[in-house]
Amino acid sequence: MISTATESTKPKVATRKRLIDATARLFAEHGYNGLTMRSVAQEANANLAAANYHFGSKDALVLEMLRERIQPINARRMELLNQAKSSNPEAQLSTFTIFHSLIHPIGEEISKSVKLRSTLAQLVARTFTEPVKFIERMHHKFFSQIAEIYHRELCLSHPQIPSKEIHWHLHLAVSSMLGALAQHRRLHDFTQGKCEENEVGPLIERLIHFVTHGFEQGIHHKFNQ
Amino acid sequence: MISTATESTKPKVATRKRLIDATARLFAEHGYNGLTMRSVAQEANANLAAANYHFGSKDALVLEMLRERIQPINARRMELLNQAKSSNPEAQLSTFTIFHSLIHPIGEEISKSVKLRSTLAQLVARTFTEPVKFIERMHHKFFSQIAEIYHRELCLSHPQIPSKEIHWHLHLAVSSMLGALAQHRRLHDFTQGKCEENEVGPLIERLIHFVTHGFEQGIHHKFNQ
DNA sequence: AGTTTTTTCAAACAAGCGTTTTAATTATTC
DNA sequence: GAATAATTAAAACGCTTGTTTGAAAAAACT
Repeated sequence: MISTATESTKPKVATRKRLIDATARLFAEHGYNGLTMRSVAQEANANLAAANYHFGSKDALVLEMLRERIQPINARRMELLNQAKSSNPEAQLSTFTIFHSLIHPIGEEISKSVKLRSTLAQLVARTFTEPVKFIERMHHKFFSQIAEIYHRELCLSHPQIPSKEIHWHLHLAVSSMLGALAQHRRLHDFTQGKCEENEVGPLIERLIHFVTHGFEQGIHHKFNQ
Repeated sequence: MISTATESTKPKVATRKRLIDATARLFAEHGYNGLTMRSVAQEANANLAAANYHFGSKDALVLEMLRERIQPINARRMELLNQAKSSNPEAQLSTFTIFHSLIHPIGEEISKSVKLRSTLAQLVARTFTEPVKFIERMHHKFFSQIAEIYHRELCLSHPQIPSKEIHWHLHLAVSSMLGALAQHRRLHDFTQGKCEENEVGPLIERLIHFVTHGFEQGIHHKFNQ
């Protein structure tokens, strides 16, 4: 059977987890096409056939890994958002509060992962540039719902702004977040050693303010058409 | 010989150009690993061995393609920047002017490419997420100099702001630009059909204001640490 | 215990990869 | 027009890929 009883019987049942972790590392570093079943097996100290046995195919393996990594972040986002709404049910949420709930959860996970020498930032960023069809479908499945929720919340907070303008600037805000995450590991090179990669907290804090101000000033700017 | 005389003799001398164009399309769509010499040959209506004959290797082919696509954009950036500086040699450049010179040139090229059903936005974005070593070196070579120039210019415009803070926020601005370009083709899906992909001009205009405001407000915000 | 299910392992499969080779074809030059 | 260089073309070269196979080992269950 697949994982009967208490699951915490012995360390040997961890093969599946080791495969997922290895997949996360290698996918983040080399992308979908650069990740091979052999490299996963080696990284996980498992046999070549193990991944196919546990997951059926390379596609299924990567999808399951992405699901396990992304779902907790989205859950935390909804948690923060609902928490802010329920603490003051009548009032509108501030732009800062909304973007804080969007960005802070992933910042937290990245902070953890940096301490563990992991690479969550690259992993998430990669899901947005990988061209493989099924990953695009996955992306749509995981993120389109979130995008809709945030668009609705921002419209409520800015009732005088056209929906399309909110769409455009939310797109810019999300793109900025993803770009910053994707480029994060280049921060050291980009700044010629002045900023260090492990300073995740300060960077996330600045990112939240950056998109908040960009969004607020942007939607109030009068664009000629 | 390689392209003697007038060059415009017959359409047949265009094999090399067809290979470059095909490489650009396929690299943008499938990334480095997803691009194969066979797919390039087919897309360019050329023989499999043609690319190796003209460029020597897959690496050299992709690097040459990137060089030809990116160099004109950087040249235009320097042109706009120097133009703004010389039109008022004593005064400081505004943040808007600086970011306009950074973003507008690539926006222009993307507008052209969208009209030609090309994919420059994805192409540039991909150079920032591809993990292949030599592409990272290329990136460093093409962009680190540009980054240094813009950092110096922003420091001159904001003499009271610490250099490190400028570094951080320039990093955010550049990341936003790249993220917006990378995500551009998802704009339609992301907004559920409300915004169209061919509206490049308005998006670029909003992007320039977005990063200008995010940068200006961000550097003046007092971060606790 | 014995039996059955689950998991591991080594080996092999066909398909696709970048590159090279050799010959045929085209263009250029004298 | 003959000779030389440049380009195209087809085939094959090792090598790596994802996946499958069948037997051995481990674990679970009655």
